[in-house]
Amino acid sequence: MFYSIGEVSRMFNIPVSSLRYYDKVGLFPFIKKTDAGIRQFSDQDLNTLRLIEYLKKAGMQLKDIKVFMDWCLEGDSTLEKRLNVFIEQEKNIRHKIDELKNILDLIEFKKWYYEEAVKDGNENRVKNMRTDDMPDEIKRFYKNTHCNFS
Amino acid sequence: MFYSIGEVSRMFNIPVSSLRYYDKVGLFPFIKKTDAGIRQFSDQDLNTLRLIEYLKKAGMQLKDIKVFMDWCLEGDSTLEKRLNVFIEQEKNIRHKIDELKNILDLIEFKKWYYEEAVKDGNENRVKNMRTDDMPDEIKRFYKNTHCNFS
DNA sequence: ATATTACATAAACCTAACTTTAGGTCAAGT
DNA sequence: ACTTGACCTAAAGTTAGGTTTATGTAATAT
Repeated sequence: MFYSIGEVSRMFNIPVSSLRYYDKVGLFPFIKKTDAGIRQFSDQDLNTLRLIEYLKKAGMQLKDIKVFMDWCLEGDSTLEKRLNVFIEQEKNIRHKIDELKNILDLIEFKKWYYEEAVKDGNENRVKNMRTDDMPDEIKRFYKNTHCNFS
Repeated sequence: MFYSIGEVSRMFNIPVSSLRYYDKVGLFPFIKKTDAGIRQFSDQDLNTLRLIEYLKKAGMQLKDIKVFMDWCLEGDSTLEKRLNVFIEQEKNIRHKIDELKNILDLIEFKKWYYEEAVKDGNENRVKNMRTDDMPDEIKRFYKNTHCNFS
């Protein structure tokens, strides 16, 4: 079963131009072409595309995805390198999640701050509020990022 | 109390060139300069920089940070817009966290997969293993991203 | 006096990941 | 016969977020 580039584009919601670009940088090493040069995506190629999407979401660059794929093609001698890719990825992603959770605290605080300000029609009260006077769940989140830009 | 661009660079571990770039795109609207044109960062400017770092980590682009700052300078008429920025940000960040957690599952699977393969010296056994034969904590994570590129 | 160091600007350069454009092939429908 | 639509390539253009380079000034150290 083969799929045209347009079909794949619709299935994955990825622009045709991006698919061609991925192919150009070597991310579809197995893709078949008709004599007229038309790409024919196999199920294998779709799985490759799924992997690309995953690794991109993980924050990997296309060239690193390419390197990983080349290692896969090289065979068992690269198994440890490939393991290390995922060990590193895990660290990176855990770190990113922690960072985002932290930022979420700030965002919660800002949301509370602006909800109060919108209620009042101005920032005066909330800007000068002491931590003690803030609701408990906000106190927890309080971050001293106050400057001219609230 | 004022800080030179070099001091700020060391304090925040941000290249001098980046600080100049942030200034260039308007992210330090209050910064003072000596008659000779030397930037003098005040504590207010450092707080602004802290905010920039936070919003960047949240995934905001510099131009959007600039827009937000401009709204802050415009006064109370922009309170709702500013609230909306953070409401949107919260959605974005929660979505990103969910996505990353999902990817973490795949990464856990891949790590297990390659640990087994490295033990064996090849992928044969693990590549053909049925889900039933995988350890329970891995079964949970199992994602069908198998293709030529494991 | 001169060399070094820290600062300045303007403009060119860089990378990633695409997108757009220009020009061409080819099969299907009218 | 011809138009339309889907595909192709190569090359240029785009955007974000910087960095680098060239050139210059000003205070400090030797």
